[in-house]
Amino acid sequence: MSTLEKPYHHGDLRSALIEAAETLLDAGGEVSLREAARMAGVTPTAAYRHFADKDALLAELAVRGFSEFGRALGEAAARAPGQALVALGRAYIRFALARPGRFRLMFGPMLARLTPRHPELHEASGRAFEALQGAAGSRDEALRNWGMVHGLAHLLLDGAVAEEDREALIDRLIC
Amino acid sequence: MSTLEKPYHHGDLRSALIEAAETLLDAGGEVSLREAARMAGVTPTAAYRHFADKDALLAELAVRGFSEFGRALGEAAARAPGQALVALGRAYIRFALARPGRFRLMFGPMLARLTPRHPELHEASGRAFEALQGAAGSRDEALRNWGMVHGLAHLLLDGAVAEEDREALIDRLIC
DNA sequence: TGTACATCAGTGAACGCGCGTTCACTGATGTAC
DNA sequence: TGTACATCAGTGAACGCGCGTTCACTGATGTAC
Repeated sequence: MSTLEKPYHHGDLRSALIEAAETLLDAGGEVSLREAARMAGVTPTAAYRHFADKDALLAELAVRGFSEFGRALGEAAARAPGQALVALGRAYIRFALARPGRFRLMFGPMLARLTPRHPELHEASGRAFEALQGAAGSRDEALRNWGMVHGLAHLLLDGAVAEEDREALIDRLIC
Repeated sequence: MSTLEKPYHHGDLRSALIEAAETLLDAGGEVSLREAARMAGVTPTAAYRHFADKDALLAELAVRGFSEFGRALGEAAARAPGQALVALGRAYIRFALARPGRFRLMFGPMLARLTPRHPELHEASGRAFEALQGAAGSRDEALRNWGMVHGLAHLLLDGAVAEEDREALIDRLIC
């Protein structure tokens, strides 16, 4: 595979690296800076022009993940004014199934590792978590709902619950 | 650190490796065969006397995890005959918090990777999952309950829900 | 309009690391006669 | 009871791998005069 002479113009490499890393992430493997660079057709060193280190890339992925997540949830709630909570729950699980790697990065152990050194991520996750904790009447009820959709997402993602028709299951359980 | 001349008698190394790996697992890091061997005071090669490869060690950890998990749940249910479902749910979350690494191994993506080549694990996980799916009245209701405790366990484990008193939270939410 | 020069995004080689795994081996244990 | 020998759990050195990261560098871009 040969690198084009000038594959990226004016900061496009940054986006290309992010896109490559997102592909890697949702393909279920580990994200590696070298592999992302490879996919972008560029030397590993080049990535350091755009990110301080690997964690900076991951933090960026997580921030973008939260923003996409927030948008998806907002749209779902807007589309079903009468039953926002149900729409939110379903959208939550659908996001996890559609973007498994991002979901794991955003809600998994990596978050706690990344968060102290990346304020934008701290802020993005904090906003999302607060919104989710306040989504139902009482905080406890919100936590129960959040727990349920979060757990179902994980169980489906990890194959603990085998289901032929996931969409139907989601619609049936979240109602 | 010096190795004792004869640190293990008659198959004890196997147990020592498992114990070391479990420690590693619940300490939150990756399990490495080399590190487990190091902790057991033995050369990496020695592990191959007792396990075909690293996956075999992991599969054994998962099988043991399911057995400990099953025991904990059974005891909890027996201790509270009137409200078995509540006791089960609380025990589920407590297990996850007490044995985070094992919990992640048992319910995470590793399971699907390990399961095809390790029939005992397939059987152990299958039994556990069936029990959990049948724990409530209807299958759907059981899935909702399972999802909720599974999700709350993950949210607490990953620090998404910050709570000073986790025990109180568990008792309050699962009732 | 043309030339000198600073900027800056990339290259290529190299580093040290820990990993899983293989190999030929050694030395103690326990059995057969 | 003592000796020959097979078994077997461990050692030590080595392999190839992919990783994150650093370094000195090159060559194109764009600006100042």
